[in-house]
Amino acid sequence: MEKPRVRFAPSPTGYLHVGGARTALFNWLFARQTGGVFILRIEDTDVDRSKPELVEAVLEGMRWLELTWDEGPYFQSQRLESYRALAERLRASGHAYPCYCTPDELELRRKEAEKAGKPPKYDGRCRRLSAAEVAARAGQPHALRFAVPEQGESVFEDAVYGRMSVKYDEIEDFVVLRSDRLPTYQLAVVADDLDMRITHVIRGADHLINTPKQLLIYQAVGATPPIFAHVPLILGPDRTRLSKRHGATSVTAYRDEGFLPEAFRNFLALLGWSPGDDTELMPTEELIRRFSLSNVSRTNAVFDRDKLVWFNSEYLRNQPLEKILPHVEGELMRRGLWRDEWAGEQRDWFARAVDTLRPRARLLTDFSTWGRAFFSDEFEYDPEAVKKFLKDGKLGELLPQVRDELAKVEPWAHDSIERAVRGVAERAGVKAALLINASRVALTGQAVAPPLFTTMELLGQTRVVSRLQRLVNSLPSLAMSD
RNA sequence: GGCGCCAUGGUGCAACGGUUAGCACGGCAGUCUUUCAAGCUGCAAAUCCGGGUUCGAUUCCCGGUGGCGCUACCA
Repeated sequence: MEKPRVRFAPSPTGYLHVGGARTALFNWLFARQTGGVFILRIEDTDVDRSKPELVEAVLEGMRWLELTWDEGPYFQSQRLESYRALAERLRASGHAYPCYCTPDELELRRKEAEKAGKPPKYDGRCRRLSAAEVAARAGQPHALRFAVPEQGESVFEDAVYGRMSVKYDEIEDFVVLRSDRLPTYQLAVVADDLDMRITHVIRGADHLINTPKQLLIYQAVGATPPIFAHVPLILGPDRTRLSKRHGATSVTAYRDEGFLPEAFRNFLALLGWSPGDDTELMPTEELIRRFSLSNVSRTNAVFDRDKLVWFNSEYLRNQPLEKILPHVEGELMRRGLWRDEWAGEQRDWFARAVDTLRPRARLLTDFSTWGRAFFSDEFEYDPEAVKKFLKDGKLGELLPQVRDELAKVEPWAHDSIERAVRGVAERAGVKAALLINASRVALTGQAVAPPLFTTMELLGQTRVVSRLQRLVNSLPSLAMSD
């Protein structure tokens, strides 16, 4: 059997959004599973809305998601001859005819039809033009319309939706070539899919209704159409199609918010597809192995950010440490917290720090915000933490004791540190938690952090002592600012 | 409006004629504990409505309702 050839064909009218990314992912999974070819094609024939700089934005999203393509990107804007050739073929064979109606006229007629309660379908007036009339108008600007059969229906088998049928009289004579000689989507996709020998068209269900039109073109030129597989749409929480109104929809925004590409792929894959059982956490290799068109759902799916966050935290804490280290490094670099020695002689320390932090992290950004004190000496005391753990008046005299005891600890290791802190508490007759909680604020500025003695061991004696000193110094002003 | 598609807890998915309707996220409670997560235990929560077909319907058929999509010289 011939290797499958699939494509993802975004139009650069915006960034790579979640819906497009999911479509790209399905195509990619299918290609990788079958050993097929994944092609990237940019549909930029709409000169008004397509922006060259947005092509780069789309590619950036693809790269972040690690959806590597095997061919392309091809640009429709560079393939105009092919579309015109196909259009000419349709005209020569009588499958398409020139239409001299102007967009303004059409717009007007549509409005009138609507007002009269009639379907706003093209009335086919130019289709009835005689050969003489057409000859007389030669040279006048015109579009080319496809002559849709008046009788019968289009029937096709969708790999997801099953048998589909649409009556031809529901389909108007659609434009294939605009009067500016640029192709419409319907013509361009067919020409491209034919030229690129696409075997499976996996795309959003919003194209389900376009399929009969495209099938008509395949039939007109006597070509075998690809297999169509339409995938359900992704909706926002309000159940309308996911769009900018719902907040972040470009995939790069999710990157910036601290999501891991692999977690994002896993989450995305489960939007409209399931392996057929209850498995949810599937690394990409497993996704590739288990993906199947027949298990794609026909129901639109609502994008659930909480679930995405859950996937991310799962990946953050359960993936092999080496796999997430580069991501944390990237995050720290973006925030200006990165230090080169962490890639060199202090690599082990860096790995330990990340490993200590990650059980509580949900997003990569947590490492530079909530976990900042692990990577920088400059951090603030979270007011909430101050309020929660620094209220006790005894701290003013106990914290210096903790500082002094810790300064004497030898060797500097988890257990000896713990003995020192608990010792102070015992002698003072207070709960160890009082000192532990206060020290946590001193060391991290946070009310929530990894286990204290592990944190201390990691930060090192010098830093721990000086941070305790720093808190002792600011205790009076912190108490006042309440 | 017309046409098409869809319909299982709040959300994502299972169950593809026979289960006490399952799993996960989220929620709630308990447990653990050095804060907070995680983990563990438990709880609440669903087959849109009405007709058929069948010994038996979440599942098949029809109707209704609802949602979404399409209805461009956009893609």
